[in-house]
Amino acid sequence: MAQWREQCMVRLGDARSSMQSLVQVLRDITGELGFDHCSYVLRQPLPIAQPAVYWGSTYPQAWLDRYMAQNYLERDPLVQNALASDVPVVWSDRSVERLPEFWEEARSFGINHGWAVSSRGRDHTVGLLTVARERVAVSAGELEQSEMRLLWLAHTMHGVASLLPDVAQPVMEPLSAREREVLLWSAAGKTADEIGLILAISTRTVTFHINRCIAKLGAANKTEAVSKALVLGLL
Amino acid sequence: MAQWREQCMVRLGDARSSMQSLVQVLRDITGELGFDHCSYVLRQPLPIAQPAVYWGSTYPQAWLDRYMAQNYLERDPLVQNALASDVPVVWSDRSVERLPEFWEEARSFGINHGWAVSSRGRDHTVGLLTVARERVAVSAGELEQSEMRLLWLAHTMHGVASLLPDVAQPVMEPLSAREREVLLWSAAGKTADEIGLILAISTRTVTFHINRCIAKLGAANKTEAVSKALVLGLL
DNA sequence: CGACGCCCTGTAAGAAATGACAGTTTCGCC
DNA sequence: GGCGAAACTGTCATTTCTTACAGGGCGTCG
Repeated sequence: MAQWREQCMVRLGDARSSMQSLVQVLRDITGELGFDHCSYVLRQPLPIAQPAVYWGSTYPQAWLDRYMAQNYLERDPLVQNALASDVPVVWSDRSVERLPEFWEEARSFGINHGWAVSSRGRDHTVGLLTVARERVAVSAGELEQSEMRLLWLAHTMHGVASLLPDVAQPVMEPLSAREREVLLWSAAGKTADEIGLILAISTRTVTFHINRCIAKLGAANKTEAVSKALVLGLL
Repeated sequence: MAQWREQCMVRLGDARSSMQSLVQVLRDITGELGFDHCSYVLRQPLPIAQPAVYWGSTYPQAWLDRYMAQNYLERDPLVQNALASDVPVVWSDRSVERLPEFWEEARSFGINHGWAVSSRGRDHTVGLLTVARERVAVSAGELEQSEMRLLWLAHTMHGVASLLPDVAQPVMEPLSAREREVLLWSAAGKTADEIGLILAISTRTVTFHINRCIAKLGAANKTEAVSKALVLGLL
């Protein structure tokens, strides 16, 4: 196992130029675990209303075309699960659940059995590793055998993919201690008056700090400033 | 390895009555991996200004007393790292870094070498598993050998601990689709007027939905409603 | 069909936030 | 001692939010 982990790190390190090259390596690694295809999706929390999504995949091109055409990225039950839960999902050709047409289409491209593992990062990015194959469902024994490796792979991919040039978040001027404090109480629903009482400063000074936060974070108002600070982990 | 994972799940499942009993099991498991002590900390995102923290530990009582007396929970570099990063930390008696008095005190209680692994959950809870021992630093070989197990343990503990009766989050009435939509645009910094234009509804209706969000989330105003919805993953 | 939930809309008054003006004080650093 | 960053304070006009009032339309489900 030791060598396996080491080798994975080296192989991924060599491919850290683009998401697609990383996914190619991932396909080789998961191929050795018995899967035909794999994909990796990384979702950033900003912009808040339309989060940025980066992905790479070795699924059949025809399926990918169909996937994009149907806008499945926003409806895919596996992606939904990754956003809502942390429990890995194993599916087989019997699965129907929500969105049956999605599963049916996937099967028509030979994607019958698979496994999805998600991970969460410091800055609230969410990563999703999926692997799939045409034949042979994932057995309980295989689950035992591979769960930790896939979890580790998902976790490691998350770290590597976050360093990709395209994916790196824009740097922003850091908040001062006071600014963070004032913004934190704002996030907790306190008004400028109340925060002034809590921190024993004038209302005017509270709004002054809040305005600096708004400027530094490139926000339109206090609400957006709080949102950005929260998802960036600044509070 | 398969048996190990299976056994861990059974042992943790038997102890799911309290954090302390879970940590006792965790100590047995990590003891077999060569460590003397372990602790687990779970931090919830709410309330925003003073997040709730749950923890269990098998470190010496004298050290725990000292730890609480010094309010190290809010200054401990390992906790700080867990909140800011996802990279496991291995430390030894040579480590000094920040807060040297903390490390020095820890050493005086026989906590010389250790390992800390953090994890993040769906609802933005952060978990931190630490293991430590008096003698023998963590070698590269041991790192290779145990990293995946500790990562899996941290991830699994996170799931089990989240189900503890004390830890479970209060249920709240779910937001309707429209409410979520309006709150999302608010989080993105749009005013009620702008959201009305975006969604082709009147300004009045926008504020109506926002008010429902505020009521459902038990918030004092829009800013807190957005904060809560964000950290609870409702957006 | 009636109850219920969700979505929608209006008016109006008071509270809070925003933006632009113009400063003083404190502290560490060179 | 000068210099810069951060914290701090003030007033004023305008915009936005919050809260309270009162109500209609639509679809589902029992």
